[in-house]
Amino acid sequence: MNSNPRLNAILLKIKKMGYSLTPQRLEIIKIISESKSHPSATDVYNKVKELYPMVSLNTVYKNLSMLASLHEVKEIKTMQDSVHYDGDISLHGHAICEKCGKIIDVEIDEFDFKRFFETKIKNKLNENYRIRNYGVEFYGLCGGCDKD
Amino acid sequence: MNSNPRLNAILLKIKKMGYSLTPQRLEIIKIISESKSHPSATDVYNKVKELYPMVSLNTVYKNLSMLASLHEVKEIKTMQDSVHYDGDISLHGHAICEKCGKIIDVEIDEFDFKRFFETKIKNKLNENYRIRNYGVEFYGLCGGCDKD
DNA sequence: ATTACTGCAAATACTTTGCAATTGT
DNA sequence: ACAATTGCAAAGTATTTGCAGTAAT
Repeated sequence: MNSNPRLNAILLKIKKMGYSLTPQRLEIIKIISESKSHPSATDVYNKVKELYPMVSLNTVYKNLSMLASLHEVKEIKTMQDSVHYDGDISLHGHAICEKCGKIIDVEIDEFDFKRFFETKIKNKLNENYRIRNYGVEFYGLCGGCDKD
Repeated sequence: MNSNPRLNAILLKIKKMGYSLTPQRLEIIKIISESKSHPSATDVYNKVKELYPMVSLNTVYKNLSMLASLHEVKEIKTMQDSVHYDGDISLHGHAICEKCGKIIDVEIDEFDFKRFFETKIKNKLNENYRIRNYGVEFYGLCGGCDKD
């Protein structure tokens, strides 16, 4: 195998689900599982092109959507433009700069959040609402943009 | 004046900022400040048309964007389609159904959240990051869709 | 009178679809 | 060999832009 646990987990699920593994797909998975910059589909596309110049944007979209439907990447909708993808599916929040659009991770302790959720929020939801994913965003101005 | 405090607050800010108040604008503000259903721009457009059949979708977009930039409505990006607007700018979360797209409010106690934020999250952020808005989303299946 | 707002049409941006050719298993 | 995936082109949606005419203060 290799040393990236996210990559391995995704490849395993791909195999388990009976999907095939093309070079383009592998490269897309590598990029998204290693990236810390929450790239858009176009960002990923430009990276894949370095290795496979013939790849189409469409292929990137299809693969990222597939990974999202498998819950192996998280989609982030910002206020300003396209969807961004996050290969880190662990619990964490995002601080999104309203000016430059940069997205940075905000560490959220899983234990703390779960306790907050269980004690303060869960009972506000309809009993049979089945939660599958959380999103916690902070909108504002990052250090760089706050100066202006 | 009238009995809708959100409406009054928005009208006051409009005036303070020196914007003018057209009938279409007033109607858009009325709709968004009274609605509890998190409508999209097109939803609002269809409602405005009942009173002003000649209104353009463009006008609706412009007004909703203006209100968002004034922080008088909140934009909600769902996973599936267009932006939805929320005239309730008080602290609360949204549960978004991944199947039918329905958005329901989730009550979050301001005191509890602020304490959680202050003690557990704030110190994870860069010191000079200026937060202006929060977003808390729960993605999953609503009662109706969970049956299928 | 001046400035902002509206409505129309066209443009742009992002994402999806249809399909023939190709590739992975 | 078979089914899934790719790349291309075209279509679809959501949103924005430019601008002349109109309305608000």
